[in-house]
Formats: sequence, C-alpha cells, structure tokens
Amino acid sequence: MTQPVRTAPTLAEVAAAAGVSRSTASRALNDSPRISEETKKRVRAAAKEVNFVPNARGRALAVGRTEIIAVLVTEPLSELFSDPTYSEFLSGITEELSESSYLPVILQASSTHERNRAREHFERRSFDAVIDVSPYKGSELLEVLRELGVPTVLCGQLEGHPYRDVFSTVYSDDEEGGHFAALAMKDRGRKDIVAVLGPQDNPAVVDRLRGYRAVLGEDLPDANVIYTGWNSGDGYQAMHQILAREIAFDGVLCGSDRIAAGVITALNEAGLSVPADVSVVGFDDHEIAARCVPALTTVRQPLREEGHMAANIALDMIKGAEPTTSVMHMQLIQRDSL
Amino acid sequence: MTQPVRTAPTLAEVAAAAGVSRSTASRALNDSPRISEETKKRVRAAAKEVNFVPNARGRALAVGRTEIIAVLVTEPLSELFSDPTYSEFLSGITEELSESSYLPVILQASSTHERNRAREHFERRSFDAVIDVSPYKGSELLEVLRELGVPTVLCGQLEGHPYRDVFSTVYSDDEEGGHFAALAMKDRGRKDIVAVLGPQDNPAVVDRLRGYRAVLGEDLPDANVIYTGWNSGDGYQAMHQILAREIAFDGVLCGSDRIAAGVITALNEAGLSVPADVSVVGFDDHEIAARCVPALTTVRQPLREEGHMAANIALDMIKGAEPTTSVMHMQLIQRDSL
DNA sequence: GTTAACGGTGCAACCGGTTGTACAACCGCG
DNA sequence: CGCGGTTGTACAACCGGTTGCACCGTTAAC
Repeated sequence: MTQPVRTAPTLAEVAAAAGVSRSTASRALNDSPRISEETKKRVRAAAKEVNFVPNARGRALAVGRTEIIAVLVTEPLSELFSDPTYSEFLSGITEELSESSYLPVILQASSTHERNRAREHFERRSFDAVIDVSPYKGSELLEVLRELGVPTVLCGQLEGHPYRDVFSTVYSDDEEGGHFAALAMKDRGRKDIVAVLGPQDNPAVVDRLRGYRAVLGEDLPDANVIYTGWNSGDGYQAMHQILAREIAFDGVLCGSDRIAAGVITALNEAGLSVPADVSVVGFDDHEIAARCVPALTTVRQPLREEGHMAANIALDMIKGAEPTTSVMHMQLIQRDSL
Repeated sequence: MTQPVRTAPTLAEVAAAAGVSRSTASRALNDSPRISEETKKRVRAAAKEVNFVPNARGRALAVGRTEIIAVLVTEPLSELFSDPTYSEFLSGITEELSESSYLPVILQASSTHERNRAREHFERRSFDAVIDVSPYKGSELLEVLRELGVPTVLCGQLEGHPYRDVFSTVYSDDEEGGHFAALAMKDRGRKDIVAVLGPQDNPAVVDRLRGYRAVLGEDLPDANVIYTGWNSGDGYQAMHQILAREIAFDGVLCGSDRIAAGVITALNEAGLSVPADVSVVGFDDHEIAARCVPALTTVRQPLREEGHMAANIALDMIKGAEPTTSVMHMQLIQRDSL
C-alpha cells in the first residue's frame, strides 16, 4: 500500500475494455482510416477510462524508432556551459524538437572513454539521428555513423566536405560575416586595420579572414593579423602586443565579442577612445556585446535559427530525406563602437 | 551503393553463425553460468565475426528498462547554462552515469508546454528514473511520478518532506554551512555582522541564516539581513544600501560568491579594505572565489559529489533499493578575505 | 544395469506495441 | 440469385531481444 506501483495498462486491456482486438485498438488510437468512427470513439473512451498511454519501449521496437536524437559535443561539459554560443545553439535544437515527440540527448565526446561510449550507443541504434555540434575532419565517430547509416547533421563546414553526399550540413556563412564587418570599417573610412582572431586552425576563423581580405586588401596586412583564443583575456593580451609594436591603426576586427571586450579595455587603458580614435567590430552578437562601453558593433550569427534548422533537417532525414546543405546568413548589428 | 545501409546483424544471425539457438547465443553473450565455456567462446567469436551489437530497442522491451535517466530542470536552458552551480552538479551526474550504461536526458520543465511533454514521457515510461534538480513543493510532476511509481531523486530539501517515504533526497547541509561561515567570523573576532543573502523564499537561504544565527546570535541583528538576487550586481547594490545607512559593521556574510564579489567591489569603492577593515565570507566555492582580490574565503558546497550521489541513488532505486535521504557536508575554504 | 542427478542446450513464450492479410458482412448490380 | 466490390474487423506475424521450462546425454551412485 505504501507503493502505489500501479502497473501501466497495456493495449490489450484497452482492447478488452472496448470489446475489440488489439490490432483494432491500435489502429483506432492511431486514427487509421480503416476503422469506423463508431469504433474509434469506443476505443478512445476505453483508453481514457483505463488511463492508457502507449509504452515507449514497445512502440520503439515495433516502429523501429527510439524517438531520440543525440547531440554530439566535443567540448567538456564545463566549457559547453561557459560558452554562451553553445547555449544558444542547443536552445535552438531543444526548442525545435519540443514541437515533435523527439527527445535530445547531449552526448559528450571529449575523452576516449566518452567516444567509446558514444560509439557503443550508435551501434546499439539508441538514436534515430545525430547532430554533431562541432564536427572535425577525420573524426572516427563520423566514420562509424557513416558506416551505420545513421542520419547525421554536421554543424559547421568541414574542409573539403568529405561526407557531403552522406551527411547534412548547416553552417553560418563566415566569409559573408567577414565581408559585413570589413565593409563597415571601409564605409567608416578606416584604412589601417588590425585583426584579432580565434585559433588559426579554426575553419570559421579562416573563412572570416578571407571575407575581411576580400574587402580590405592591403588595408589589412598579414603582419596585423593575430591568432589567439576566444576569451576577453586573450583579446586584452593581444591588444597589448599590438600597442607595444607602436604601429598606426584605426580599426580592430575581432573574432568574437569577448575578444572585442578585452580589446576595448586594453585600448582604453592606453588612452585611446573607441570609436573616436579606433573603431572596433566584434563577432557573434553575444550577450556581452550590447553591454560593452561603447556598445559593440558586431556580426550576428543566427545560432538559434541554426539550431532550429539542424533539428528540422535531422527530423527530415529520419523520414528519409536526402542529405542537404544549408547556409545561414550573417547580419551586421550597428552599435556605437564604429 | 551510395548508401551503405548495412542492416544491423541480429542475434539470430549470430546464433546461426555459431551453430546454436538464439537463446543459447543470448545467454552466452550475457555470460550465463548455464553455458559451457566452449560454447561461449564460439558464440563470442561469431558475434565478433558479424559485428554484432545488441539492439537497444529490443533489449529495452525485453528487460523492461530503457537505460535512460531524466534530469528534470525547472530553469530555462539559458539560465541553466549561465549558472555554474548547475554546470557543476550536472557534470557530477553525467560523470557518474558514464560509468554505467545509462544515459542522462535533460528535461526542461519551465513552461506549461514543457511540463506536459515531460508528463507524457513519464507516462510512456521513457525513463527508468528521474533526478529532479530543483524540486518544489506541490509540483504536479512529482505527483505524477509518485503515482507512476517512477524511481525519483530530489536534489534539495523539500519543506516538510512531503514525499520522504517515496522519493530519495540528496542535499547539502546549508545550516552546517552557515555554521562554518559564522564560526570563522567569530574566531576572527568580528562582532557586528551583516548578511547579504539570496531570495528570502529560498530554502537554502533560510537554512544558512539559521546556521549564522545559531553561532552569532545578537551579533547579526535582524536589521542587518538583506535578501537579494544571487549575482554580483545584487551584492554590489545591497552593499551600497548598507553603506548608506552608516551603521558600524566589520563582517559581511554573503549568500553566494558572486554576491561577495559585488560586495567587495562596493567596499573598495567606499575606501574600506578587505580584510583589514571588513571580513567577507562567500558561499559555493564558485570559480570566481579564488580569483577575487583578495581571494575569497568561502563555504564549499560539494556539488559535483552531490551529482555523483544523486546518480548512484537513482541507479540503486532502479535495482529496487528503498528511498534514502543523504546529506552532503559543507567545508570552509580559507582564503584571504577574512 | 537401472536410475537419479546434473550440466548444457533448445523450444516457445514473453515484453508491448504495429501491420500484412484473410475473412465476414454488407452493398448494389446485372 | 449470384457476383464483384467495398467496409470493418480479427488473426497472426513481426520488431529483437530475454527467460522459464522441458529435454537430452552424460556420469555417478546404488
């Protein structure tokens, strides 16, 4: 009596209560056209009566789907949580899936142990699809997914698109973003530009730089490009390096808003005014951007929409759709730092 | 040929390859004592040969377990991600589960829509257990879980323990934490104490205050207790209010390290030195604590360990263990602010 | 030499749904 | 009246594992 372990009603009980067979009950609840309205009504009433909810395990086995989508992340959880970029993107995925009956599972893959577990789950067919948040070329897990034929969506461009015919891809047009930022500098009349970017081996960084270059040409000399980490501390240090060189510059293009925040701090400390003396443009439209002083002009990456898109593509692929590639567009957010 | 949709090998194929029946193959792979070593070896070889991995759906139905544990969070994802307290706790859960074959699913329950979905999943028996990260009294979801008899672990003390006989509980001893912080003040000879706490309706806040009071008595008068939010901005503002009152005080007990960070900033701005003029003690041993100037003395809440514990209890309950309550102990981290 | 005990294996049922197909009842038609 | 065509339902197989129980051959005990 202390444990009300009411064992869940099964389809058989519903069928019995409605006076029909299991198959008829199933079809009635799934609204099959082959069942008469009359019978459907009776079955539905019976189902409500006994409080029937179809069991996930039985259904999964019968229909061959678990209704679970794995979100594969390479970063350790702590980093995942500290980087609002991910938060935004994951929210997008979650939001979209919450409209369906699918459930997202965050699957880490930073350690070897985690990757082995992930692989195991893939082989068990625990998931109907996988969304890889930070795919990298040569990942053994992607190889496994390809072999198993699991519908997969890659978020981010893979150099050389090695899996384009098998996997779907969603990414923001980083080169276009670079364009926008650089054009803003040019329109403002800035001629001597410095760039403080993220890690050199990051594909997004490469594309953004290409965008900058296409617009600015020699106004952004090689010597003025600095690669560093994504944080404000990195931006701060990088700016100090540049100031130490005592070169002339009137604009700084930053690889992230956090970098930009550090850059602005360093500039202010050096007695330079933003935007009077130097223009600064960020990247991401991170929460921090609007709170900078001056408020940061930046390039907005539609992360939430990217999440929506990734989830939708995954759902489509589960239904049998062919792999697709879709590109999200960047947008310049004008504020006061330019 | 473009799609290598190699349909996964089933147990039947393994059995055929090994020349035994399905049941024998199953038992051999599950290392049943009823099967001879000889046969086991043969079956394992066959399984390896055809690359057999047991299908999650089939197994789930047969054993009556999905091997999925839901982590129920009331906060929206953005807040979840911005609050490192959760990050730490979730990491603990994830870490522990990664040692088992169980998979955690983060299930949001902030909107009505989300709660309905959660309920639906519970009724479908999608999860073997639920860990409620921020349970509150009168939650309709807890009612559902109780009725369904789903093993549930509550993280945090529920006033009046309405479900103590059905659900397990894990929580940190906040009163003890208050004790530690207050004792440190007392030992340092501080006599006029101010407390800047989190929201008044938060049970942890109530318990911590009780701990402070038990030690300090009249050294912490009612008028000196301020309730506010958890952030540094809140601490900063609260401190300004107190300074405006022009009362004498030589110690500040803070409800979180972020509050403490704001408090220290405000004190410095007012020309007061920490710890020479005023001692400050935080709460949580948040990442920020060690980086404060001066480094913050604080009460460490064993969040990661709490996550481990919650996950372990959930696993035990799945195996049939009775509900338990376990209390995690706080610890004073001595740094320079006292 | 018969029989009981025992270790090893297979048959078949089961978990809880879905779905292909057979069949019965009914319709209108020639 | 017999026929083909529809409609509504039930039977049984299936998804891919696990498990209770019966059965077999062997060995040891009497």
